[in-house]
Amino acid sequence: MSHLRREVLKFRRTIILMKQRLVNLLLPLVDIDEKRLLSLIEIPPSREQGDLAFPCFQLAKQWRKAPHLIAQELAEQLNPDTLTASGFSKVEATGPYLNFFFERQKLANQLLSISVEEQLADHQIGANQTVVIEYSSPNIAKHFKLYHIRSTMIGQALANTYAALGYHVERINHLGDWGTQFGKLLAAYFRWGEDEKIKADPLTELVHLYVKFHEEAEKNPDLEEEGRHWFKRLEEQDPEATRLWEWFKEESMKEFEKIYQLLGVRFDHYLGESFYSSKMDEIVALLEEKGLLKESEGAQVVPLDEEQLPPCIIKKSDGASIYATRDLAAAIYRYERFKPIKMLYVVDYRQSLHFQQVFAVLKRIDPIYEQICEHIDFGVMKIEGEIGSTRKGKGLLLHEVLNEAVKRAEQIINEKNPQLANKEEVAKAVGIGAIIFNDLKHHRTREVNFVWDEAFNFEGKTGPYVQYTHARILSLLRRAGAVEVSPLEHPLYEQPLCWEILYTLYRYPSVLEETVEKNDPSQIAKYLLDLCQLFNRFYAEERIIVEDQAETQAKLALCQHIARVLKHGLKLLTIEAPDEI
RNA sequence: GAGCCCGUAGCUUAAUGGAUAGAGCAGCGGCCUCCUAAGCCGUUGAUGCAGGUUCGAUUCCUGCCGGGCUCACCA
Repeated sequence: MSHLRREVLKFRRTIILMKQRLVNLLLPLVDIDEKRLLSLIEIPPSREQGDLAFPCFQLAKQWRKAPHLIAQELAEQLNPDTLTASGFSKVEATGPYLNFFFERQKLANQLLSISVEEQLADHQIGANQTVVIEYSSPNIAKHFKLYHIRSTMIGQALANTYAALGYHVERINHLGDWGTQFGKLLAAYFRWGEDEKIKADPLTELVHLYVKFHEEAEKNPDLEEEGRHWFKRLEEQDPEATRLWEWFKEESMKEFEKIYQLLGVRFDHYLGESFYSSKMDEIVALLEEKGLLKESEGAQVVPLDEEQLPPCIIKKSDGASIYATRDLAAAIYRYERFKPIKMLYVVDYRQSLHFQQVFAVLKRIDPIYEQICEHIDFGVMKIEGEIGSTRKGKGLLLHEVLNEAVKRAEQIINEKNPQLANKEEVAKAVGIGAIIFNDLKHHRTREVNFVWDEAFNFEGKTGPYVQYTHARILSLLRRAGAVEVSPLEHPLYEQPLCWEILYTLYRYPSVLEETVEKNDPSQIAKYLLDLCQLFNRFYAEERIIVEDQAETQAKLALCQHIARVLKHGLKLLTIEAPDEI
């Protein structure tokens, strides 16, 4: 093993490895167990203070001594040679904190000489583990609405991030293609449907029929019964009902595919609810065998008194299945087929009670489900403050919003960079990127209020800002003509702003780890914004291409790495990073 | 009524119980004879209310006020 290679390994694993090193240094000096000690290590608010910190408050209590005195004592006790051997240049006591500094030049050199993928290669926490993620899951016979973007993009970004950390990922689109709603649609079709109109504009006409059904049902309650009846016939594989259902599904898929293509979203499996319709009897038999099923008001239910939840309905009084039954079948199917360590459901928070019930039933079938099932709930999307209802046929269409965003991007390009070669392509990347980023930058559980002017804003904390920063760096690299940027140690890297950037780059893998820990892609979005802001400040303060060759190299190596991380991060969010914008 | 979630600046928001509560938008004032001004710098401005736990609370607990969601044959 070469000297350089060993040095690379010394730092590669990012902050997490360095924290462990720090713990090893402190362990002989304090009487705190290793795990606890590790959890106490924190990152100081500014790099001026240090790169890692150990707060001495806990010890103060134990030792009955002022924390700032303890920090001073510990600083003196730490051997400088041992520090150096662990990659630290010095330690300082600042008030009650013991602050550690990395060997910055060396670390910088080593970090910049590896690619993002190499850095992540040491961080494959998911190797040999499978994660199943269910997301997007639109209902057929309805348009793909703007609010569907939440489940779709959160799920896709999570899938990408899990994959980047070495997990094997199964992406499932749990299409809403079964249930009483299709009975209602069939009932409406037989009453008012016209094939010509449906052929002309399938989804619009089907939604029209569905809305009409609900309007009429308010006046004539018998219609509800008619809808349930048609669903029952569909479940019994009535040929006419099945033929129509297949037709409606096919037309829906055509539209969904167009949207997914635009967004860059893909799935490993399209396993809609209908896929499990044949497994209903199995589920009922299984629950019966376990003695979980009870009759209540004519329906078959699993009581969940222990969890203080309402009972979970398995079979309706007319014998038809219900969505909980299909979710049970889906969970069992997924577990048996993929043997995952996690099964995630990216569905908005209004369904949290439903998932609590389903998970509680699964737990009774096999306790393993409690460990692996997780509802990744997210806040619903409001449009200009309002929540749309599909039953009334409201809500913005996603493809209309995307088209508008691309149009806006085109205008801005014509204004700011009219010479750009592939305007159309870039406008698409920027417009759609703006919409996706605007959604993903919000913390998962927050409600997102879609406001046109904010979503189409291309300045500040936006996707285009990140894309712009990326393009700016590539422009620098082109101008310098430096394709091969060779790594070197340089005092520049110790300057506060440069070091802050390097430290941020060094943290990247831990940001991905946090993203999958919290199942929250906004961690990546926020990180990218921070990185951009740092770079843009650097760019404003310093000339990158200068007389001094070594300095130019040092700066370009830094810039190049920033660009790579930006591109990598955007890709995880399913956003393109054009070379020029 | 019960359960769950949320109240941070005019607006949108950040902060594993820790150091000076960090940004963006909007406003005001600066910065392109020089590498993409979709940028940068400066400036005004915030933890709903009352208690409690703690060396330390935006964060944890209790109550109140305000908002959202859900509560058996829809998904």
